[in-house]
Amino acid sequence: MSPNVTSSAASSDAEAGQQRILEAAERLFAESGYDGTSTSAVAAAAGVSKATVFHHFPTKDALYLAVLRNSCRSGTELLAEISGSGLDALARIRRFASEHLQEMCNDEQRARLVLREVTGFGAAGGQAVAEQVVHDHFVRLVGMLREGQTAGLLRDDLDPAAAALTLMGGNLTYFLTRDVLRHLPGGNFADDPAYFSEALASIFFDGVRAGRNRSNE
Amino acid sequence: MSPNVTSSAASSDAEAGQQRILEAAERLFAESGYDGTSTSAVAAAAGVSKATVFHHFPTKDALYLAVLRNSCRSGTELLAEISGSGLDALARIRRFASEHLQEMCNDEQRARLVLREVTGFGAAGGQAVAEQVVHDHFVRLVGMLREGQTAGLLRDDLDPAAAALTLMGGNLTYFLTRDVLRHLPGGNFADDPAYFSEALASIFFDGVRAGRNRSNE
DNA sequence: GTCTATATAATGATAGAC
DNA sequence: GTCTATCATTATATAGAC
Repeated sequence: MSPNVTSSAASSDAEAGQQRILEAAERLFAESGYDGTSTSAVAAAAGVSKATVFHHFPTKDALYLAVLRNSCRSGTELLAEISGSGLDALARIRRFASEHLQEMCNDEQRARLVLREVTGFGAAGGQAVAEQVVHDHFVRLVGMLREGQTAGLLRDDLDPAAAALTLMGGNLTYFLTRDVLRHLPGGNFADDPAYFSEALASIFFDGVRAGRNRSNE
Repeated sequence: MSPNVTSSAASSDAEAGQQRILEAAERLFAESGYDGTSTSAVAAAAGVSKATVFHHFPTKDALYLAVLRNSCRSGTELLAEISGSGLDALARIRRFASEHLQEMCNDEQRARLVLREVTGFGAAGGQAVAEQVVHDHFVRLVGMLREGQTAGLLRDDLDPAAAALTLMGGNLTYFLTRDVLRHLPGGNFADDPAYFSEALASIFFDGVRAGRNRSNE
């Protein structure tokens, strides 16, 4: 149907099959994990035969890693430019945490795919691939925390890595436990990431202890 | 060999087989999850035949749930008495968080088993079973936070549920991401839970912001 | 590139001897 | 209660026609 197009979006139908397989696989792997997803299920969901799946990807492992790599790529892209704004370190940290959570909630599938590996609940050699995303976010956040320290905005007796883990941990746990959080008393904010972002930032910056004059905002 | 003993520890060898199967299954399910663990593997690890496994447990699901229930039971027991000490709310919260993390690190297998379900990376109907443990811990922690608020020790503009999730989130994320944390710059404390507990508590209570006279300790 | 048909191994689960 | 042997089903992966 389509003539020879050499653009990247080309091979119209050529790569269409592969793409449909990748999309179907992403959904299924995210939902049920590596072991819980069969190549037959992927084929059926993509509307192709099992043999077609194995034509595009030599093994199930290769398909999984292709899907995972794709999810990781989009994971790092989105947060890249946020670090580079005119805001001070504190505001950038706050914004980073908020966008990080929002990004996960906006693309649950990919986030779950990556986090499955990060938490050690994954399979295959996926952990190494997923580590890169975490590494990227972590280093970026630690950098901002260090900046805040040298600027005198943050406590200098603080371990930036531990602080980064605390902040990201809030986000990850909120995202991963939303389903059970809904059944918990007071967990009504399970569907309101922005609310939790505010609460988390408030605790992270000023602590829960009373008797201190909280500042801005 | 052993005569008729009616005590609970009895049936010497009778329940020995079942116990060996449960222990082997716990290890394997914790390592590889439900789908990643075959009944043959469980049988082999327990040193019995596959048929013996199915003699004690009607289905693989039943075996998994038995293992999970067992892990959940020990999960709730340990933290039960901590809430009831003469310490004030802040000290109890600090101690609760610290013991919670230590407990997970001391029995990684069971913690991973439960958390797999809590994070939605599990299988079968395990989530409902595991939710109880989280519910228990969560309610207990929220209660202590509320106490701290009425005692005037904690900010009263705080959402106790969000605060509880923040604190537990730090612990859960530390525990679940230790393997990748080790490869992260500054993540040397991946094998020092006590260190992270201190850092987390410090942030949780007093925040990371500078310019405030930090109090006790 | 896509299909039908198939090979081969492993899965969860059962039958029946001891 | 434990075993060997076996069932039906599903798994990943391949062969070869179109």
